[in-house]
Amino acid sequence: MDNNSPNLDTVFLAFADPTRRAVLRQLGQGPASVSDLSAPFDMALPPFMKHIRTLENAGLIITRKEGRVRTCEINPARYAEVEQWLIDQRKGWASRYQKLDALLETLKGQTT
Amino acid sequence: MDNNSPNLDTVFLAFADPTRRAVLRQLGQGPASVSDLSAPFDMALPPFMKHIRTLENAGLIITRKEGRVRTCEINPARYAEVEQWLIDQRKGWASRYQKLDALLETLKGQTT
DNA sequence: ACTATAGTTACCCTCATGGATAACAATAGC
DNA sequence: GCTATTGTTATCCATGAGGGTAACTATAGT
Repeated sequence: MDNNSPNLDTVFLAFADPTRRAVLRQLGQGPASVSDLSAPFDMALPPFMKHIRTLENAGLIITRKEGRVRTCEINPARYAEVEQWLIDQRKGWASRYQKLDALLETLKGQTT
Repeated sequence: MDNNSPNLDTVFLAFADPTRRAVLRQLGQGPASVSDLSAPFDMALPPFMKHIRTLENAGLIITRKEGRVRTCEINPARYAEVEQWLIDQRKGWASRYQKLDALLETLKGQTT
């Protein structure tokens, strides 16, 4: 879990876009084709495909083409790595900021 | 915790750079001045300051100037929000990917 | 075979990002 | 008060990211 990992660069960059986050959320409901995924967005297919590629290059989704349809699916393992990175970060200052755990619990409780 | 939040854009973008991640890790050890933080990097101060501003704008750090020294400190609350976003994402597919919890446990066990 | 569908490829444009310099405050130290 | 230290402001530059068109390929469907 190196801090200098280009993996983290690409993953966090992939997260740093509302369209891609929405796609990820949608894929949470199950696999979907590219055009199904693109439907909610007022965006041409080519730029939308770039988002898909970005997510795939980041390892956050897996895609495969069957016939003329490309199906996208979420890749849980990569999420786990990211969460682990955040946990590692938190370890660093956890001892000095004991209040955080309480704060996290508060946030978990909210539906917001 | 809106998916379309510009907060998430800026936070994830802030994470998507190795220099900034290293700064955050260093700040985990405690507050530090800008020049102390910049020391490990082969980079001029002005561009380094931009990283600091990026982190501050993302709400990941808090800075204040005393005399001529600007001291930076980590802001745990923002981390909590990001972790919460990831947890929310995971909720979506948790039921369909029961194996993930096991996977997460595996990763937690590793020191890598 | 023809046509509609689903992606793909190849460009183009604009703006943000990550880096660099040069020159300028502003505060400590002596 | 001079000087070194610590940031800051103002530009500049190259690259990449996010968007768009146009034109093409490839597979279903009939």
